[in-house]
Amino acid sequence: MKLTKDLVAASAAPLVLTILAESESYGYAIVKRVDELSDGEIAWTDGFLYPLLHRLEDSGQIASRWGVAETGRRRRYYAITDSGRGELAAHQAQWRTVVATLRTAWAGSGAALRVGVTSRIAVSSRIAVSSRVAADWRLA
Amino acid sequence: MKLTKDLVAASAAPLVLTILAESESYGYAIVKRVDELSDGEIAWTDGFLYPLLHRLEDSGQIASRWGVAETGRRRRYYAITDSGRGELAAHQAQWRTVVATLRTAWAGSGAALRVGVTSRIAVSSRIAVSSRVAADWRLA
DNA sequence: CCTCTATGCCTTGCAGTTCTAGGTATGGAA
DNA sequence: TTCCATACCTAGAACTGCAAGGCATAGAGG
Repeated sequence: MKLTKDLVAASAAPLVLTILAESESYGYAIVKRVDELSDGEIAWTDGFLYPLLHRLEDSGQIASRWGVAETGRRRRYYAITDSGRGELAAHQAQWRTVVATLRTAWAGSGAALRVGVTSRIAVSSRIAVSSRVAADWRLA
Repeated sequence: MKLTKDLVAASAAPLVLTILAESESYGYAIVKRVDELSDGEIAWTDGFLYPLLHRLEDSGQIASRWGVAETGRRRRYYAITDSGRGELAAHQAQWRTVVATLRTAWAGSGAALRVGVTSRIAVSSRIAVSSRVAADWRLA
């Protein structure tokens, strides 16, 4: 699926900060990680990521150090800063706001997708409880 | 809360299409509706909306007609087209993809927010089943 | 030893977009 | 008469993003 560039742009910084909040990482690996997390749907080029990393570093949200991989290659490792953690929290709040708005708007009618997980616990030999946690996305 | 312009840009077209999918509307009212839907968090200026409407019309996703309100004012009413409905569905699929990715990434640890609804049904005088449908947002 | 692939990092320029700041007009209320 | 809310529109300065290029090397396979 082709994603609009606006959506890619909007999710870029939050994704990078999230990945670096997990653990220190470097450019090439971040691209791979995003590919993984998105199941191949979000495909960044390195030419997209590097300038973003530089911008985030310039604004103090992440910090870098040069290192050498076990393989002998040189890598620039990035780590999130406290300021970056704050920004990440702000991004999350903003996404919640916008997603809540879209969800409200889309709550019109006609279910488009339901994603969920069902679990089942036997209370006794004759009675079981089935629980489902689900998110509904509806078409207007 | 201040929203990043990327996030505003990414949600703009989907929001307009969604609103017009509900019913025909016009510029001024769309701005108000977005304010309403977002609980005041998404504040568009008219200078932001009009060019967007023109772009959507140019690309055939919406169509306009001039009309006169009960109040006597002239208004340009917009309606969604079939092509627009298709685009809207595409936007929804894209948002699902990106939101799913972010949710996966944020599923690390430390619950940040849980929103949900709980319902309870008595199966008999001694047994009740409580169900909860919830969405979890976690900080990494 | 040579070549190819994967890994790894970086920058520039110009085509494109975008929002700020401005303009126009009018119904109704004070 | 004035002011506010309603209602629409656009020019162009300012920004920006990304395609395309460049550089370097480890390891595999021949």
